[in-house]
Amino acid sequence: MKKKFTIYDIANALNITAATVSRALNDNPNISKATKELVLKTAEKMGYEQNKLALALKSGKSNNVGVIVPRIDSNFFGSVIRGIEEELNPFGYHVIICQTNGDEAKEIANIDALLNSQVDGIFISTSSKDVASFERILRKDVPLIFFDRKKTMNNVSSVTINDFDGGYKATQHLIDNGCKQIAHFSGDLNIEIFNDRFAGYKQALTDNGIDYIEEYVVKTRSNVEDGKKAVKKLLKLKNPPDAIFSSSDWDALGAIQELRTKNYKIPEDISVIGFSNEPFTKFMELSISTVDQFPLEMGKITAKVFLEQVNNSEKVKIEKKVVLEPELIIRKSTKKTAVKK
Amino acid sequence: MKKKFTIYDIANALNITAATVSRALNDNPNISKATKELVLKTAEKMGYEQNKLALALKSGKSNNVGVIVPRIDSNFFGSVIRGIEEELNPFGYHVIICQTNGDEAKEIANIDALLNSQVDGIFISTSSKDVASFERILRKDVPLIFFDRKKTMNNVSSVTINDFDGGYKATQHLIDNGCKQIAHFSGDLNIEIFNDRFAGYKQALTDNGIDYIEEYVVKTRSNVEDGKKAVKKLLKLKNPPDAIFSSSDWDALGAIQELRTKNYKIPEDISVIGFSNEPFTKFMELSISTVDQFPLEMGKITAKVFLEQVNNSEKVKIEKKVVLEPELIIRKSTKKTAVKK
DNA sequence: TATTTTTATGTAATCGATTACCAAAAATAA
DNA sequence: TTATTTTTGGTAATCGATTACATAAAAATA
Repeated sequence: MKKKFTIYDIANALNITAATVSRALNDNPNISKATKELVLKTAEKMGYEQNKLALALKSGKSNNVGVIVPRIDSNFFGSVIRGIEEELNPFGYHVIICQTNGDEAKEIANIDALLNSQVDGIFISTSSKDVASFERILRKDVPLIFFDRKKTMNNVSSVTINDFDGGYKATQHLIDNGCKQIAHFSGDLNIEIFNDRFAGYKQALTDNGIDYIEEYVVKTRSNVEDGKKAVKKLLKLKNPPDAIFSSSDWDALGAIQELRTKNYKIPEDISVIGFSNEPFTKFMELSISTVDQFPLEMGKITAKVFLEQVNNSEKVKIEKKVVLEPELIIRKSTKKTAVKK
Repeated sequence: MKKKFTIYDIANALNITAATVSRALNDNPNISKATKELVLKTAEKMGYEQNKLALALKSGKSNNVGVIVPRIDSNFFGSVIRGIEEELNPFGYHVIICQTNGDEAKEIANIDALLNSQVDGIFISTSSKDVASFERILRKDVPLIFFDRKKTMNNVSSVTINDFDGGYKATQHLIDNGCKQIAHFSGDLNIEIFNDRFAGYKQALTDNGIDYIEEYVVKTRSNVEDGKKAVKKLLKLKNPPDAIFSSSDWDALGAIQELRTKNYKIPEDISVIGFSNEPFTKFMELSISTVDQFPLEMGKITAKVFLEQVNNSEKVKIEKKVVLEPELIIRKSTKKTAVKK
């Protein structure tokens, strides 16, 4: 049960004041070499370590940032957070993570908690319909950055991928492969990313003179079970689709599993393409085509945008909207002539 | 550029003192109902929010815990962290994450930083050979809990799985399937988990009267490439193995990919079993047998052990060594008679 | 030697909240 | 009415560090 030492303990030991100790420890020029070395040596000997909490209170900078995500145990969010942490750590920032499980109330509670603990910035992949809590962040002058799942707001930076393009490219790829009856698994269309992917899908259809058929669009929730259910529903139509563009790899996986138990050939009978490039899509025997979102990059860029913002001394608010271009990854589930990737 | 309000602002506005405001805000009984309501209303109106930093400095409790892992973008660590966060969040704790990439220096730096920022506990999956930095944590009376990759230390709690049993079970399973020349991909044997898995492997061989052959053991680093290389090496032996127990799913995947390009039949020619139950092992066409480590559980238990520790008012140090039993998951890569799972 | 400048250190306020201790004011008892 | 108790709220210290300001001592200059 050792006590922790403070600069006052050092000061007492040396019969000087805490101010002098602080100066010695901080390379302040107004101090004699002798005293400085003495303090440094004593600090070392006593095992002194700076209390960052006191510093944070004094300076108003906690050197912590908060990251709010639906969940961390997905490859996508894990990679984004990895990128953020790697980029920010060298600058002395630490990352506090909060999970919402997609629950708006939990998101708001997390924002409150982060603000209370005086984080220097909040990065969020939002599940909220409302922007009220974000306005609270801005009112407190805490930098706010959206990544992936954003809300469109003035004076707020965001780092996203072009989900419209992703949806467009995936759909166009299916069309290029000769598919004409293309179904879509959409996520919750209240969330911008899913809405954008859906819009890209529709636009690609239109641009290719293909009619948009409402019953080809099934709402799913990014899990294997929903993918299976969705396929069952589609196969009951008088005119079942010859391709599926899923807004999530998990639904795509479920779809493929279901189709195989029913002896459909993929991609010959039905092509399937997912979204996100989760690791499993690559390793499956029937590898799944998908759209890469570059999560590690997204995290790093989010961190960089934040650093720019805090290092910006101007009064002018920086608003930076970074949009990454997604990349189509073609694998066996859509490639009618077998190919390795 | 709105300013943040403090209890002093509220006090000024009402012509009372900060002490009274604090009492009102904290349900202190020594205050009249009228004043209390007035303060509460004014606080609400001004948008007052408590500065947790000031509270933390005063109380010596930051309500943050630090979690140190090699990386967060793996399903295993992501799940552990998810478990920790879910369990601790209801108690007002936040999780600060640090990545080491397996680098000991970075691990030490992270420990220092976490101690300085006055975390209330440190949970670590260590990559260190040395225990010096852990002793520093203990000297400061900060609860320390190891999970998964531990160091054996007195007075320190840990939550791990029985890696010896995992290794034993996997090997025994291969033997039960008729395999007699069983190779092993070991990780870095300086890390306890890998050493234990290796020991379990050897013990299973011994118990079944099978000779341990040194050239069947290849050191790998948990990635696809190393798995491929290791297989190439093994196939060059005059007496190549008929089964592989890999200490990591990633190496197992690499092995399978390499074996298939060489037209080996799995599991008929060579059986392969991995370790960790990464999601991709389940979804592959040739699903991979593996050993589940229950990472979500591990995280939750780690959090619970921590809570017990901080809520323990006794002077006696709690030392709790929780060892989870791993579960063998048999899939196609080792099941000679085809089976669905 | 006297005066100015420089150097080194001390004093005290500050960041925002909590709380032990004390003192009016109000309520109750005599 | 006076004495006593209870209620309510103020005063000031505290957590640990930084820093503007003041000042004594030392060094430089006249």
